[in-house]
Amino acid sequence: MIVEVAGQYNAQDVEEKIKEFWSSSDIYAKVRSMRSSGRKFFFVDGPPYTTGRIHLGTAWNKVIKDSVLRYRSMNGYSLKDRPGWDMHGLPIEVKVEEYLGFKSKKDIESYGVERFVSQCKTFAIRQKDEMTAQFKSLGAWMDWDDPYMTLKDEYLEAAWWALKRANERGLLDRGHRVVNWCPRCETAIADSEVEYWDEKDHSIYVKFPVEGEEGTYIVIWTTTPWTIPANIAVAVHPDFEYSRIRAWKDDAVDVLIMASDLVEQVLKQGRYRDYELLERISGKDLVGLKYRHPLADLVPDQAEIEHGVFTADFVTAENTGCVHIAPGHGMDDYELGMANHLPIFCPVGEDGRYTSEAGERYIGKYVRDVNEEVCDDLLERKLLLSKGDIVHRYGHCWRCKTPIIYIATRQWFLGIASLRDDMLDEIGKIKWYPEWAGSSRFRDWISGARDWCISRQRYWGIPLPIWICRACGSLEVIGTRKELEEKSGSPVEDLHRPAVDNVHLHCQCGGEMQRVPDVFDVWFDSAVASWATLRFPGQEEEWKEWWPADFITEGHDQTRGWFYSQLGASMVSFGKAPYKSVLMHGFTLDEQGRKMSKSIGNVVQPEEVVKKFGADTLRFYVLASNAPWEDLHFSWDVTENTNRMLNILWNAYRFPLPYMILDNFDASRADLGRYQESLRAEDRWILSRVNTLAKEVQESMEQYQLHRVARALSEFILEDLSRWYIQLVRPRTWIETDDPDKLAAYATIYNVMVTLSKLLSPSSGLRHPSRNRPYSPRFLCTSR
RNA sequence: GGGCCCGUAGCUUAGCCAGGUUGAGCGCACGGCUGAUAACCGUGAGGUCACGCGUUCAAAUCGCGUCGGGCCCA
Repeated sequence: MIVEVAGQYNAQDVEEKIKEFWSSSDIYAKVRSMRSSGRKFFFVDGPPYTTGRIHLGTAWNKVIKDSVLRYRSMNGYSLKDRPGWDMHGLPIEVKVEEYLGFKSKKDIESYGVERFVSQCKTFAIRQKDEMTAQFKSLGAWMDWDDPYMTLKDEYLEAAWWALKRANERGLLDRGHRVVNWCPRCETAIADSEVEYWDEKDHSIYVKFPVEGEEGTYIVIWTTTPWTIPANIAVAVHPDFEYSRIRAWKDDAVDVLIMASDLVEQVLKQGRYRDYELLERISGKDLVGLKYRHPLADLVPDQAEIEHGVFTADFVTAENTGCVHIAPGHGMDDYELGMANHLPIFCPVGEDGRYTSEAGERYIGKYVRDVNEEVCDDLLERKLLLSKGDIVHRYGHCWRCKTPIIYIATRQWFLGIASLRDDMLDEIGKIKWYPEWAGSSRFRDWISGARDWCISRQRYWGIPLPIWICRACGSLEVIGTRKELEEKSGSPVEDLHRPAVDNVHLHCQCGGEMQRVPDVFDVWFDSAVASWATLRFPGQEEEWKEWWPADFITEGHDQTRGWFYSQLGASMVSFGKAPYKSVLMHGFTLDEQGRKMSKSIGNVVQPEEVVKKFGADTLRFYVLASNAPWEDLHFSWDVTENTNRMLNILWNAYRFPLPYMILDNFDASRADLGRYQESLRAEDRWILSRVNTLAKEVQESMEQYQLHRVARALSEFILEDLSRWYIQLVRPRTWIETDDPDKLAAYATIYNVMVTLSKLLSPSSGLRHPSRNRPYSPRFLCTSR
């Protein structure tokens, strides 16, 4: 039956009615089950972190996903479309800490880990519920009633199982390594959790006294005076030329060693008046030179350690060309130290304060506070050549914004670096949209793959399922809850901390095994999503049927994030990539192409757009605006324009309704076969156009050229339908009798609208005519 | 400092891969319809195709470099 619709398009009204229809008739479930025998299409949702609010970027992300899924469903595919939620980790811990007014880990311990963890859980679930409602309001069809959640025990098992596999394959390693460390959160953090911005720091040149040559010094430069107490060596470039010079200033004469090209500049820094060249030496030939630690009298251990010069390729021709090496405080430094069997001296504790190893003068002091004191101590010993300031990019903890430090600690690692070549092979088999996302960007990133530090010294996360015997030190990695219960001999009520900390295993040696206290890096949570979505290892059948994923899509920041973490975890667990095709999408920026930030005040919330124009306008706008892989420059003007375009569609659809109703025209009389003789040229033309449009939509959709889909639709609606066809056909609708000329026009409009509504469905799921049941509700469920 | 992507009218963009008079929408100006009317339709003005160099008979399109923006890395 054909019914008339409101004269004015009211997005709130129409969308509300459609959502009501969807829920009262359980349309989502019906559609999915209708397709259950179709070819399988396994989509894995990159889980948004439960921050409580979606932003324009997450809205765009879900709209892309929804339109791809709708399209697949309409083409007969059986879908796996569980949405996911990333619910563990430092962001929530920090929020809860703030809420409870905590300053450090000690506060958490005294509050009680169990209470703290349960607060985190409550918080995460509440945020998830709020965000679910926001995603639903965008008209996104996913299995919202049964999402995967990283905090569920079945999900924890997926991570445990992966770690067990890693251990079986010899890819789990406990190592003493230098990591990014947040002294406030007192935990290691991943490279991807480090945020860089400009920071003012010291810039000092220090003279290291050469052994056996009184008055001779190697000159180094550093921005972190606090690492000087941990200095072990100096690195020079093997191919650079260095000079030994004698330099004069008012009160002293020094013999200095540094890169030849940098002499003038360094002497200027040290306010030397003049100098003479004594010798030119290649970097290689400096090797073997020994020096005394500048603060050997303050740091007792340093008096015992031999300090020398080594070559390294990472040395650049900047500052002095001689690099201060503290293997306990730098990645390169550490590697150089390991390669040359140097002591890994790290006199700094987890709280960022010096330990007793640093000597009485520094013990207990916070490292960054000690910079000034180290400079004074060097000056007192006449070893500070110059001191100034530098503004440079420095890393900070992404959550609490504390400047990070590098310290050597014992952590757990996944041996990803050894899988580098296999990963490169695998990504060649993946279909990338656009092609360069894989062949250039991701390939580059994988080529630099390093071992993955997966341990964090925190509370709200997946506990590492590693138990170590107190007596003999042997190690056991547990893969599932069942296995843990069997081996411990008691039921385990929760796989989170602290419950799991109290579970002990019996070692073969007779000793008691205890879990290592760490939790997983939160990136490891989402890394196992492809099988956790299928409830593996709990349910193996599903995994066999569906895995690996047919399609994933996320923003380009996920190159180093989820695209990578998933690949790494899957290579470790299964030796192959967990996804077959990837659409990399862009970022949402403001109209000028700047990042949206609270400080600039240019943030646009998706609900603002929905409130003003409705979800369909937002959907259509973000899809049509630009190619998915390019950054979207949000513009209110263009959004309004999109809305106008959809309004023209509404008007075009609405225009013939009163006439059709008067004439009792409905679906039963819309068969075009009955009007072959009466179809005019413009009728045949618009029917041909809409079929061509279908072909264009299909072809662009297959290539994930979502912007071409939307633009082709918009072009058709404005140009062909509104400007040409409707203008031409108007007089025919005014004919008062049952004239075949009029009926042919009705039938044409009817058929064009039906096809158009199907073509629009993936892009703007809420608005198009068939969803408002103008012609027939059956189109909701039928495929094209 | 390195990798990848982007830079076409005031704004948003098509064209670039396969070189051969830059095409559109918004906005602006003017006009039409008055049975889609707090709609719709038509006409017009507006562009050193970021900049420089090169390849070519010919470059928005290919190459090199510079500048600006984004993401990622150091």
